[in-house]
Amino acid sequence: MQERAFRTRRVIVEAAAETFESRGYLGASLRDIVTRNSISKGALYFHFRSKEDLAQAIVQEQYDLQDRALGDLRSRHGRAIRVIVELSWHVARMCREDAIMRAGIRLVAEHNLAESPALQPFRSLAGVMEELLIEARAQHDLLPDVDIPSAAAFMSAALEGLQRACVFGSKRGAKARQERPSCVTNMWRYVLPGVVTAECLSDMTAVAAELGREL
Amino acid sequence: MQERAFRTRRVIVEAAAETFESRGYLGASLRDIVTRNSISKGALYFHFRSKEDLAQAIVQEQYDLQDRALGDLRSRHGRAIRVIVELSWHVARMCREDAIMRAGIRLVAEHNLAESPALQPFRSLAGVMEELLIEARAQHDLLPDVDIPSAAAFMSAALEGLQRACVFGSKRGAKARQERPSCVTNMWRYVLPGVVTAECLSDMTAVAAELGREL
Amino acid sequence: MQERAFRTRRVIVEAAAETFESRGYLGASLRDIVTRNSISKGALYFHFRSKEDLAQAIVQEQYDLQDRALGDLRSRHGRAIRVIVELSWHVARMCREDAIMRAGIRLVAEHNLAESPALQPFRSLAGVMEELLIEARAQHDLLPDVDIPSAAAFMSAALEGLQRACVFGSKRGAKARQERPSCVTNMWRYVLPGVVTAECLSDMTAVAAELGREL
Amino acid sequence: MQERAFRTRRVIVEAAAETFESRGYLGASLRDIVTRNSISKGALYFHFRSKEDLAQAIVQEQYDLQDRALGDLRSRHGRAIRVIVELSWHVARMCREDAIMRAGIRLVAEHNLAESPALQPFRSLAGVMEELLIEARAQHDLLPDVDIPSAAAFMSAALEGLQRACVFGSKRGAKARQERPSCVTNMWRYVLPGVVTAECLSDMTAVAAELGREL
DNA sequence: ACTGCCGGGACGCCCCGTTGGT
DNA sequence: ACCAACGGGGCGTCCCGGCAGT
Repeated sequence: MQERAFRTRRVIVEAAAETFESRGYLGASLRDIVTRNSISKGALYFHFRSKEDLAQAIVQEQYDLQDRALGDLRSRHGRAIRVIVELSWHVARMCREDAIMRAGIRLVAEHNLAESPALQPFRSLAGVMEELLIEARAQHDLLPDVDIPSAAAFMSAALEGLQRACVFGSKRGAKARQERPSCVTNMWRYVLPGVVTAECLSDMTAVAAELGREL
Repeated sequence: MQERAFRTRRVIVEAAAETFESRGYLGASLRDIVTRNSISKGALYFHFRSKEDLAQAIVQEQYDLQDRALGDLRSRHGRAIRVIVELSWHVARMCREDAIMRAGIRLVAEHNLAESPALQPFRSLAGVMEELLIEARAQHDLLPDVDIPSAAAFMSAALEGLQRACVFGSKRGAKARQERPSCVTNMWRYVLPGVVTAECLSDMTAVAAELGREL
Repeated sequence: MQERAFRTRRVIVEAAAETFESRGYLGASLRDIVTRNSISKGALYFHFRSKEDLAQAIVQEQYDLQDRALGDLRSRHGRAIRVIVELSWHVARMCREDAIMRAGIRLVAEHNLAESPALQPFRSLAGVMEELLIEARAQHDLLPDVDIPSAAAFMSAALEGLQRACVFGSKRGAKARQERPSCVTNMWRYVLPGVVTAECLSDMTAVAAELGREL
Repeated sequence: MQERAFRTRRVIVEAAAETFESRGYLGASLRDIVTRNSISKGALYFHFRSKEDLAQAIVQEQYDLQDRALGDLRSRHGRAIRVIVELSWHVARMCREDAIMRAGIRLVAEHNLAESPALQPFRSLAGVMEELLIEARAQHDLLPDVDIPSAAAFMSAALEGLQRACVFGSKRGAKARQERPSCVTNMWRYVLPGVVTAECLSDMTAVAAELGREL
């Protein structure tokens, strides 16, 4: 019966994601989650030990999604700057399309301010950024006066802000998400000139054009 | 007896701000708020009709703070770009120093994702940005290919992100706030080159140096 | 300043009566009472030591009204049966016209079931009835097999029931009160034949006709 | 596991009935009800959505009890007058013996004066009375000058009054209930002569004697 | 093995009846 | 006569374990 159990678990996670996304961790009652897709309370507590546990599972899935995307991009592109830009696009797209992604973002945003166990929200993205920027410097793509730690901190925080703006930009998320598909593209348009060399910038503009985006 | 009532109200608002800041709206129980500074439940109920009302009062104070800062800067500086940059510094400093500011930020960040009445978080800042950018263009400080709406959207979202990062950057806010005092300065270092003319940039760098900051 | 104090007290009592009448003792909050006629809480607590005290004052007024009516009728009519019948008419009319009367009825009806101090609702009316029936027997108006205590108990309880039916007969009292002006008259039509002699009955019918009522 | 749930529900209803009976709707706190028989708040919340819901359930049971009694008597006795009299006895007995009956009476008495949804207290009894009186007239048991609607109104209100007197006759109901077991019998002694024919009256007296009652 | 009904306490917010300082 | 403040619950309801069934 593993197969059925697996499907049940999936249903629970998705129902929970939708509820957490719109109500937040504390605002989402298990009753809401359970009622939404005719799950039983028993089923929920069979698969997850607690509400906290359920939330962590969602965040874990979100992290896995991001990690997979990062790994994928790194294996396909040697140039670190390109990985950074495409990663941000990819994440932005997942934000628009995947409820679990959005739920995860909201959950970590709320949790770290409370006394949660160990879900570091910004740090992980900032860490990745830092690594990638170090590579980019080695590839001579960065302007000489860019300070890597501070640049990584800024970029990750700005991306977080954009994600949030993207996830719940206006009253009802769905409409807002359609309206601003290119908010991340906007970011790079204004930030890239202050960070990368002119040559790199024109290369990235070309890449963007290839992918149907305007930089 | 108005004077005492006024002081009591202040005490309540500040206690509430501290609690909302660290626990969020739903996570903060009125009991927490009341216990923190030996306020009585009755006093709270006398000054505020509900928890929601209390939260709105805090947000209102935060907005007033921002508006006052904006008005002040506009009256002192004619150059829109300078107002933008100094406003962001000012707000960042208030974030570090004023619990009400931080509480307000957190409250609007949480509320607009739920079905709250009418607290526009990003939009207001974005609106101000747009106005200032229009002025800046009239003052010939903007690069020709800057699209004002998208730039305003990006800048406001990024500032929001930085504020959030500033408010709950790590587990315990206090420490984190000390560690990254210049996160907003970082932002302008990388963004300004992509937005303003070279002349304006060097002017702003001079201003920053005057104020003891490095751009 | 006695005069103004007196008027204030009156306003309070009447506002309280309206509120108690429609919400009951526990259902009526002092805030309701106070808000209804722009009385201040301080004024209320100056004239009455507590909510209970306020309620008792209303009940006292109701009792005084009834006692006055009883004394008046006794002094005007020597025949006990007539006093009984006219008293019931009078009380019924006061129920329709005076909010304090209705409030008093509701308050004693509710209170004696809780652990209130000393407001006996039925007993007082039953006691009066018993006295009057004893007189009536002495005046040879009662049928021989009428047992005075049990008759008094029945009549007082029935009158209470009719009062209640009259006070809150239907959803909104006001309309209902208009609709059944003669509910008490109905009662005597069916009860009197079982209680008084044929001669007395015809006398009372004549009295009723004089007063414009039909028995 | 339905069986245990059923029993729990019963325990709750009975505990609630006892509390509502002695304290009234507003005076009875759920905590009182729960503490009385070591019920848990969760159990209560599982079976009833609210205090209001709980009260309605009790009233419903009371109505069912009355309806069942009425149906039973109608199926056993063809003569409408007999049904009326025996129904009143039966109801009076249930008042003495069944806490749910008493609680129900008190609850409807309190509620209809507030703005409750749809619990018609007097009307239902008045309606039944009217039907039965119509039958009685067809059976030639009624005196010719009896007006059925007004007689039904009076009888039902009087019975309500007696029930109330029976339920909370004095401070503590239990004692009072013992003292006046025959209050309803009293009623018919004085009312029947004004309503039914002499022949019918003597028949009913015989019936009462059979049942060990005196009319 | 897995699901679901039922039950268990713990607070949360609201608000209520009341009293001091003026 | 009153503004301001005080605690004490009330109801709702939430997050969660134990048993039954299948």
